[in-house]
Amino acid sequence: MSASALPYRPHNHEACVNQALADAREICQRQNARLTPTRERVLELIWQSHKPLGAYDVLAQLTEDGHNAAPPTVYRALDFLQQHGLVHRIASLNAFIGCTHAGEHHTGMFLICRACGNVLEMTAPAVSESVRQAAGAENFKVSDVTLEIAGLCPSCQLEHVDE
Amino acid sequence: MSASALPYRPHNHEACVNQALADAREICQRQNARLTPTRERVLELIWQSHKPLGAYDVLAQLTEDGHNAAPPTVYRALDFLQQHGLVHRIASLNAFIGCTHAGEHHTGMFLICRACGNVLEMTAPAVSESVRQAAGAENFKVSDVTLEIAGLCPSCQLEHVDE
DNA sequence: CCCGCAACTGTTATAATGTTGCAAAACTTG
DNA sequence: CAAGTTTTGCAACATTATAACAGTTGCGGG
Ligand SMILES: [Zn+2]
Ligand SMILES: [Zn+2]
Ligand SMILES: [Zn+2]
Ligand SMILES: [Zn+2]
Repeated sequence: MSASALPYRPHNHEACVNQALADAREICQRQNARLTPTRERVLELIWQSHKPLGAYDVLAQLTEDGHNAAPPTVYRALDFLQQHGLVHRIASLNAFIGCTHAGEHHTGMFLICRACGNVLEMTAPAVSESVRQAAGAENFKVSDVTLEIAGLCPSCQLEHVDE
Repeated sequence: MSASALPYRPHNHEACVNQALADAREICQRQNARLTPTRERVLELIWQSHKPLGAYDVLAQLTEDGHNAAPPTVYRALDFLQQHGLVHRIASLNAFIGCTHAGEHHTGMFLICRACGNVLEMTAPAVSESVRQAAGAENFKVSDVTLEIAGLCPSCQLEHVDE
């Protein structure tokens, strides 16, 4: 599966999308899950960039497609995709982004650029470990970790010399 | 400032509230900020337990008080309280909770029990450090970290042997 | 004391995000 | 094909958050 192309660097993004869709098809097949046209289309829309997309943005684009969609259409597709580890929800933005580690067992950590809006999902075992440790110190049993980091990506730091 | 009483253990919670209010008054004074009656009341409501409270829950209670309040009243008070580090917003719950480290420079990390709803805010320098490190490895300039951990608190693990 | 500015509040309306419930349609399996 | 399951369409509704503007209050300088 894809060696991470950095979202905020120019790259052949069509390759990102194709890879993601191919991975998705394979994963769903393996899990006996039905990647229906609507679901696949929603995944494709989510992957149209490395910026998280709101549910209603997805809805608007489905409508442009001529698809007669209502909010539940989108939320159901997104639920499905989340369930199968194909997209993540970014709680601090109420938005969704394609998972760049689909299929792999991982805990997402997201670097969210406030200037360009791009998000990089990274896996950081050291972070996961220290989180687990800290929670363990309180005898807390972890089931889900939300780790979202807002700031400036390398590209945008050049322009925003202030702050 | 308060040595953390664990939220999910029985404790004299009135002391938590009083401490929080006293701290708030002092902090606002130092910062030349006006802790008006509405703001103080909202803070008190937020502190009524260690479970995060939604903005509209606060609103409902203000209304019970006889206060003729609308959503902006609450959101403005909450904005103020956040600005001055007196409450935190829990993004994964769309809810607010009193800060247990008001005044101290800290990065919050929240242990959210899915069973009892209580939230423990903890400071874990090791975690902050590893997050900073991981972000630094990508040349990302961190400005805000959202770290929310859902799971089971020690008390609730006893009952929920399953899962 | 009172004017004038700034901060705070009240009020109405509206935007943005997410859910429920039920019936019709599509697919799966025997 | 028939029965059962999953998925979709659709209408209504619930929850969370913001915009815009007018009124009020607190406070320092004439
Ligand atoms: Zn790409
Ligand atoms: Zn950027
Ligand atoms: Zn307490
Ligand atoms: Zn608990």
